[in-house]
Amino acid sequence: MENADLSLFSTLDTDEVTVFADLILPIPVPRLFTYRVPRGMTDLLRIGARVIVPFGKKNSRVLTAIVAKLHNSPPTAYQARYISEVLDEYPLVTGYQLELFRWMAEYYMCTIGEVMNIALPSGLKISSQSKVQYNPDFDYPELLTEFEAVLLVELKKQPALSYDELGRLAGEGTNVPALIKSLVGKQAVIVFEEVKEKYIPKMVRKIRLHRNYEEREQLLVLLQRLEKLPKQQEVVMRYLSHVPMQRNPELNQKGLDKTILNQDDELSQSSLATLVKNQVFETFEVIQPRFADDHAPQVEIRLTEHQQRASDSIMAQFESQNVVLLHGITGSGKTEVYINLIQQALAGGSQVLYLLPEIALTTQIVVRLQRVFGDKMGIYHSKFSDNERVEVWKGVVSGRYQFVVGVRSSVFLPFDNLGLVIVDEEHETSYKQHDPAPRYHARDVAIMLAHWQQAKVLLGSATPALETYYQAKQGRYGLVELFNRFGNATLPDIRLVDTKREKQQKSMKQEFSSVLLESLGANMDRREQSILFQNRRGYSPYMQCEDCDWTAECDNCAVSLTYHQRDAELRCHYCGHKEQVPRTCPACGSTKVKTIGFGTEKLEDQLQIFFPDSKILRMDLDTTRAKNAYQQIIQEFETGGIDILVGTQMITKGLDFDNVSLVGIFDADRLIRFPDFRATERSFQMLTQVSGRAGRRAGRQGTVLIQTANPQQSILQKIIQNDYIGLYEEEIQERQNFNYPPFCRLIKLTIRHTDKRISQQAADRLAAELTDALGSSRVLGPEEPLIERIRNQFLFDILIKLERDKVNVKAVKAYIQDRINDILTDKGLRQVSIVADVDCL
DNA sequence: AGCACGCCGACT
DNA sequence: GTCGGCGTGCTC
Repeated sequence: MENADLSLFSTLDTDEVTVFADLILPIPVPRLFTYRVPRGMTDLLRIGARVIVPFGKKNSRVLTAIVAKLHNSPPTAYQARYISEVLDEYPLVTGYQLELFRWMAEYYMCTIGEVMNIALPSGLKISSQSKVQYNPDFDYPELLTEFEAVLLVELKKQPALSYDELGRLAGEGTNVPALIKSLVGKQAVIVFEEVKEKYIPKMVRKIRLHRNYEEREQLLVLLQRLEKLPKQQEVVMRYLSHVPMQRNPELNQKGLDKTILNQDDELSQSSLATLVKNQVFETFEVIQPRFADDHAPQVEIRLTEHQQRASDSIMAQFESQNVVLLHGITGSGKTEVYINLIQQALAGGSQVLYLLPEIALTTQIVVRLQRVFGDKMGIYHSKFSDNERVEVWKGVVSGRYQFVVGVRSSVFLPFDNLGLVIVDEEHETSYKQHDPAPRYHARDVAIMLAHWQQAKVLLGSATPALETYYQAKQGRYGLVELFNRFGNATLPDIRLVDTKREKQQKSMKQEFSSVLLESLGANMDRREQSILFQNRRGYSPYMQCEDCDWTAECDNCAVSLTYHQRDAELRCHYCGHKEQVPRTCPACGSTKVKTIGFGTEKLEDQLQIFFPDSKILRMDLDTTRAKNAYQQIIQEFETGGIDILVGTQMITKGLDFDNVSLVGIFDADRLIRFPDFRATERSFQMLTQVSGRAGRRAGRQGTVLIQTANPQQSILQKIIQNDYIGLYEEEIQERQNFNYPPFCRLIKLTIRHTDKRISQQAADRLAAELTDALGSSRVLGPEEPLIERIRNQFLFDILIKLERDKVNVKAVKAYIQDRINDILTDKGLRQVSIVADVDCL
C-alpha cells in the first residue's frame, strides 16, 4: 500500500499516475464514460465491479455503473469526474459477461447500456433517493410562513426524510416539491442524495438452547427443573420435537425459526420470552436465502431404453459438435434425458443453465427438477421478486448455485464455468425479446455464451424451429431423435372436423360442431378431462352494427375493440384502452349492435349452457393476471374435479395432465392463414403442442378434434400424421424459393411518428438510402404493418434480407445505424423513432 | 433514458 | 407580470 520508503526510490511509480475507468452506464448512449478513480480506490477497483457515479448537468443524477476498463490516459476533451463509491470488492460481472454485453450491443444494434439495464436485476442498480434534513445553520425564521414554521419544529426532531415521508408529515394534499423548493430557498433545509443498496437480505430470527443444555444430562436437569412450570416445559419439548438433538447435539447450533415455535398461542410467546431471559434459550439472526432449503431427497431417475440411447447419443455427438438438437415428440420424456445430462455435467464440476419459456417454467417441470436437485438449483423467473433474483445472481457468483433453471433473461447470469446449456422448447418465440432493447434471442445468445465458455448446448423440441432443423441437417448441429412416447403411451388420434359441412347440415351449435359436443359429453361421462383451445381472449373480437356496419375501434390504434363480457367493457388489446359498451350504435342509433367472432370467454359461456352441470375453467391473460393465478388454475384443474379447461396459447406449453383425453381446437384456419411467411411453421408447432396435451398416460389413446372449414389443407394433413419432417421439407423449399430464413438473415426497421406524413417521409428516405447501398432485392418496403397505428403512432416497416455468408453483416449493420442516425438528427424529421430488430420473428 | 434549459399560454 | 407546458440537446 502507501509505503513512504518505496516512494522515495520510485521515480514515477504507478501509484502516482492517475487512474481512469471506462464505465458502462445504464443509459441508451452508444459509448462508455470515463471517470477518475480517487487515489484510495485504485487498489480496490476491479473490472466488472459496480461503482456509483454522479451524472448529468449539475450532477443531477446518481447512477450505478460497471467498470469495463481501467487505464491511465486522461480524456482530452473534458475534465473527468470522480467515481464516488465502489460497491463490489470482487467483480459482480464476469469477463465473459462483459464480452457478452459488447457482442450483444453490436449484434442486436443497441447500446451496451441498454444491455446492462436488461441484464442486471434492478436490485443490483442503486437507488438514488433525495433526502431532506433540517439545516442546523438556519437563522432566518422570520422568512417562514406559519405552516412552514410549524413543520420545521417537527422536522428538527426527525432524521433525514425522503420526499414521501416529508409529504406524510406535512399532511395530505401538500405540494411537496414546491414546499421543499421554498424551504431550500430560505435555507431552512438541506437536500442530499442518499445512496443505498436496494437489495435487502432476508433476516430470520432464530432461537436455540443455551450451550449449557446441549449435554444430555444438563438437558434432563433442565426439564426436571421446569416440571413445576408446565408452559415453559412445553415450549422446550416443542423445540426438541423440531430439533432432535438427543440424537445429534450439533443440530442445536442451527437453531429453529422463532415463528415455528410460537405459531398459535400467545402464552407460549411469553413463556419463550421468560426462557430467553433466564438464558435457557438464546436468540440469533441469520441471513435466510429466499429459496427455502427443502431438503429434497435425491430422487433416482431411471431412463427407459430409448431415453438412455438418446442420452448416450447426445454425449457421443458432443464429442464433435457444440450444439445438438434433441428432436423428441411430445410426451417422449425429454425431461429425464435432460436430468441425466445435467447430473453428468454437474458431476464434472461445471455449471449448468436450463432455459425454459416463461410460462412453462411456472409449472410441474420445476417441481420435478426440484425433487431431483433440491436446493442446489436456482430458479430465475420474472414472477419472482427482485430480491430473489439478486439472491440467485449472487448465488451464482458465490458458487451456491451450480445449476439454474430460468427464463430468457437468465442468459445474463454471471456464469464463468458453464459446461452445459439446455434450451427446452427451443422453437418458442417467447425466447425473443420484443419490446425494450436489446431485442435478443435467448437461444442464440445461449449458443454464443456456451461457445465462449467451451460449453455444450442441447436444444430440445418436439417441433424444432425450421432454422434449427436446417442447421442440424446441414451438419452444423448434431441431431438426436426420439420417436417413442414415454411408457408406451400412444400419440393422440387427431381428427379434422369439417365445419363447412356441419354448417350446411345445420348441425353446428354456435361455435361447436356436433362431433365436438358429443365427444365432450362422452368424455365427461367417463370422468375424463378435456381441453379446448382458442387463441383469442375476450368474448368477441368485434362489435358491429347490423344496420350501418359501424364497428367499435380503438381511438389510439388501428384495431377493433374486443368485447369482454365479464367486465362489460370494450378493450383494446394493443394499448389497453377501455370503453363502455354502447347500448345503441353511435353512428346510426340502431339497437342492433351485435358481437362478431368468439374468444375464450364466449366459449366458456356457451359451454356452460350446453353442459349446465359441468365444471369449467378458463385460462388466458385475463384470468392469470394475479400473482399465483396460473398455478392455482393448474392445481384446480388437476385436483378440483374440473371437466373442461378453455384457454389460449398459454395452455399449449409444458402442461402435463394425466387425465386429459380430449383436446378441441377452434379456428385453426385463422392461425394457418395469418399473413406471415412463418404462419405454416407456427401453426404446425402450436397445433402439435396443444394436441400433445391429450392422452399422456399410457394405455389410453387421446383424441384431438380440429375444427376447420378446409380439411384438405396440406398442413392439417401433416399435423394429423405428426409429420414434422414432411412439413420441414415442404416449407424449407418455400423458404429457399422466396429467400427467407434460414437462407437469409432478417433485420426489421420500424419507423414511428404521431404524424403519418413524417413517419412515411422518414421511412421512404431510409428505404431509398438502403436500397441504394444494398440493392433492391435486399430491401423490402417501406410498408404499413398489419396494424398501422398503435398508441397514436403511425408505423412503417422496412425489411432487410441479408444472405448468409455473402454479406459482411457487421459492416451492413453499422451502415444502417449511420443512416438511422442521419435521419434522427435531421431537423425536418424530429422525434421520429426508428427501431432495429435483428433476427426478427 | 432523464434532466436542464429555453421559449410561449392561463393564473396568484 | 410569473408558473409551467413540453420541444431540444446533452450526458464523462
